[in-house]
Amino acid sequence: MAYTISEAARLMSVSPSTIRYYDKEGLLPEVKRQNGIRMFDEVDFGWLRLLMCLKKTGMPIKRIKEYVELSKKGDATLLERYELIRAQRQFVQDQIEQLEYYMEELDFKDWYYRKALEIGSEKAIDYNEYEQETGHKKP
Amino acid sequence: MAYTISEAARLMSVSPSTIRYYDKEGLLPEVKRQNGIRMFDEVDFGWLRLLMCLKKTGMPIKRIKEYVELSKKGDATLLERYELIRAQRQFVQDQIEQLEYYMEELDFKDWYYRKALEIGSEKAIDYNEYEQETGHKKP
DNA sequence: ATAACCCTTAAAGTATACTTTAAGTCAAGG
DNA sequence: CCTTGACTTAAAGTATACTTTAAGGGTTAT
Repeated sequence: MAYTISEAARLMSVSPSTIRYYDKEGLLPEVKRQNGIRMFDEVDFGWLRLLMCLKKTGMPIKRIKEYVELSKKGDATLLERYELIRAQRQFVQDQIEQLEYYMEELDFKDWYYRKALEIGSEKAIDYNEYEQETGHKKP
Repeated sequence: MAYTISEAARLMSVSPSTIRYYDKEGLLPEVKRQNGIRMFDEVDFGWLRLLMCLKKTGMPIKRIKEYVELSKKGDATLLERYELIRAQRQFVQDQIEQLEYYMEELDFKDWYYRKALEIGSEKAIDYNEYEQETGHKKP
């Protein structure tokens, strides 16, 4: 099955112009055309899914393009691509850890406002109660 | 203790001009000055830490400013601020889940390239082996 | 006192990632 | 036949978050 750009866009939850932009930037190798019109098949959706994965995990478009260029060169670049994926994996792990760290700060703020709303004011909050009540350290 | 902008910047791992930009945008209430020069005390560092937390968890500067404005209005805005923090907590949780989802895709790619390097080519990879070898589903 | 060095501002510049616009092509339906 | 609607391109525009530049001020060391 092959899809037009607007169908592909809908399936990937992005706009058609975004896909055109990705294509123009060389992030989508091998998009076939019928009468000049892009037709997206399963291979293209594979690329789109990987593209979204890398994008959503914070990889800049330039770097994704590097990965695509490496892929086009075939087996000679397997190690380079492996290392790029490993680096991205590490990057995602670091991001998750960072978010979990900041979540503690938001948990404290959550407690803080619950307490303030209970008392009716934030001026009289006793921070020591946070550790006592939640067992968590104040960040 | 009070610090100059470059000391504060070093302590927060940002550039002095970034802090000036935040100040100009109204993200730092109550920064005192000596002879026109900003002096950062513990209260300011509290704001800077919260600012970094919200920024690093993806809140746009405009929204952070809204939060700061609400804070300046005092106890009358406690509920609004509570809801803003709750929304950000949810947002962070969603982000973590999304990253964990994409991590599975990267785990598959990791396996894929290990396998390809082992065989010497990516052409002969049998995807069925992924589930057999790792116990994880192919994403 | 004069150079070094840190601070100040406003305004312009940069980077990234789209998004919109303008002008045009092509196939299908009334 | 011609209008409708989806596609095409190149180029310009937008949003966000800084970063850099230019011009200047005040304290300290030589």
